Amino acid sequence: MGDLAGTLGTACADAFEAIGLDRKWGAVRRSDRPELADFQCNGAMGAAKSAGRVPRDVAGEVAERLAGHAAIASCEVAGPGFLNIRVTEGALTARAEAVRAEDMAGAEKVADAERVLIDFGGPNVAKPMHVGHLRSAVIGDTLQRVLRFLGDDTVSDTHLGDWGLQMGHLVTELYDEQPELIYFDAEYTGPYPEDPPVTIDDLGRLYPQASAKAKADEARNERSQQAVAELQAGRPGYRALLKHFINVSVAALKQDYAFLNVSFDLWKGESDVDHLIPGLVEDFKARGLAREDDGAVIVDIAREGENVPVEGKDGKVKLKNAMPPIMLVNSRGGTGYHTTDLATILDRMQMEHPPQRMLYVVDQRQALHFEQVFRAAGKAGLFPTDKMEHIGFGTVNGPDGKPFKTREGGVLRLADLNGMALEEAEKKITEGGRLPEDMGHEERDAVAAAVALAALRFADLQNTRTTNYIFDLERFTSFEGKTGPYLLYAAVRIKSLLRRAEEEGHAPGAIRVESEAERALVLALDGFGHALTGTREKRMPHILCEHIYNLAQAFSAFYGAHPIAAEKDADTRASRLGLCEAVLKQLETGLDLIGIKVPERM
RNA sequence: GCACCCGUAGCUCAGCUGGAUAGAGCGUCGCCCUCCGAAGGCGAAGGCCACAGGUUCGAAUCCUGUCGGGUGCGCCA
Repeated sequence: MGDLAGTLGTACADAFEAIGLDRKWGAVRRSDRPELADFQCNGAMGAAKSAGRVPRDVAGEVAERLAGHAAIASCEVAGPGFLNIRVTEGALTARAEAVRAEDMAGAEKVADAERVLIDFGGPNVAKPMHVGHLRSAVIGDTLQRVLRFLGDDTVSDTHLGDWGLQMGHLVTELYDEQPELIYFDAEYTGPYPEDPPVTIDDLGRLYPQASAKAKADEARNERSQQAVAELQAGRPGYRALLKHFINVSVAALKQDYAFLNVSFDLWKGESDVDHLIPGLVEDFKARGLAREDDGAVIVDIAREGENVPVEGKDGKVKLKNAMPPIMLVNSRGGTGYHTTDLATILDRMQMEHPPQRMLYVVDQRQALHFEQVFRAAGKAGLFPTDKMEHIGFGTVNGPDGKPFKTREGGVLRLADLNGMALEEAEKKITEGGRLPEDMGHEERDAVAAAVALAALRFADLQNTRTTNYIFDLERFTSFEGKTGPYLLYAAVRIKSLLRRAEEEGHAPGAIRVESEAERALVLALDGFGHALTGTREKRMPHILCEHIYNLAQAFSAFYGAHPIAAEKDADTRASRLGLCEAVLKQLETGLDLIGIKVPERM
């Protein structure tokens, strides 16, 4: 690692090793007592415990061995055995220059890069995206950006929900409205019109309509089931309709995703893998993994210690540590999403460069489903269970703490949410009255879009992935506090500062790290690589968000403490401008990794 | 019933592979623009880290239990 924490960690590990203790005790991190030290190592206490030695003695010996290190200004033992390390001005200067000069702004590629498939988004053809899709989109997209940045070979797939009963609902409901459409003529086999018979609004209306009817009326539901069966059997008119539905839907989805700066490598869907299902089921049977039960084909995936029968208080036998089997084929011969997900894995393994790991960025509530799919995939030899991860996330809640609903009680469409954010952003930048006077409408609109994007993405990503959060648009779009717009402001202010300096003929120069504010700023810059590897290892974008926010804050403090472009001394001014360049570089790189675009001015 | 997640400042949340004085933001109260963007900065008040035990030199963090909240559990995906 090129960062200071890594360099010092290696030095400490060497020191521990030299006195016969494990290298693992050498871990170094930023000090939580900044007035005492820049970095600390707490390993001496643990090491002493395991070796039966006195903690302060061990710490003292390590400190002695660190004394001559080029980057270390001082190393002291404190308390029961803490090592407090201060780094030299030269080391800080070198770090700042490195951040400014390096492509990765102070971070480095990982040594254990993999080919990773990231499955996220999961929009449905039948239904418009709603707030729930926001999280999968921005978390998945951020993970793909970070992993790719760190050297992993990523492939993202939106995994469109374009199969199953919902498609049957759409086909039959459209028939009820427009039975004269050529698609419904069983005798006709094509060609079919190129223009779609429905709009995105039609799709948004047809599905809930049909779904409601089917719930109340078994015969209506049966017709949808029948349509699915015919679709599956390849009925040309239905296939043609499916294609239209997908195209119309994808066009709308791409708009919503574009607003959120989210992109996918693949737009595959469940319908793309349907043809693999019969073979998949046969394979499970051939391996002796599947059995019939009540006319359905099921696969047991329970392990030792699961599904233990115990007698309940009421005398009935219940299962402790229940792990239900998965159903590959239901009693009517249909397949559910366990089967489609398994077929999708099969499909992915047929890619030219198959993934070594798969991440599924899907709502936490699907945890059991994925546990089941991963186990079944492992049993059938499709993919190793331990290389599949469910990256679950919490729900987006309304002010009442319950899943977000509109005032009318319905689900809020993602497109409407985006629109609300844009409107709020426009309001905020207008009220602020700080936009440059010469800014035209086009640029203004672009700024509003950037503010809305920053607000939404940062608000979502700064939360720990696994917990629920309360959606508060007013708070998210504010320029004050821990928000996306605040970060934008910080970055834009640096741009403005550098622009102004350039206009005045003041060029950035060699960086010298002297004041406390400068030291703190460079120490903040130093944490970038660690924040990124933490984000990658834990699949937790909020770690990166935290770093970016800390950096912006450290810069603001530095800005408040010193004149920069207005500094009289030429060398000092050049140094501070250089520091600005380093900060801007890392800030923009970091913001780009969480999918936020920085305007030139605002 | 079984399983998973969560209870930290008035509010929204970090910190959880054990370490020094538990941190941010909002809100509240002070201070700082004849000086680079104050959409900013500096400071203060505010906590039996749900509760009770246990392990440890040391627990918000690990273990057990209790209470409170959320979610899921073979024929919708």
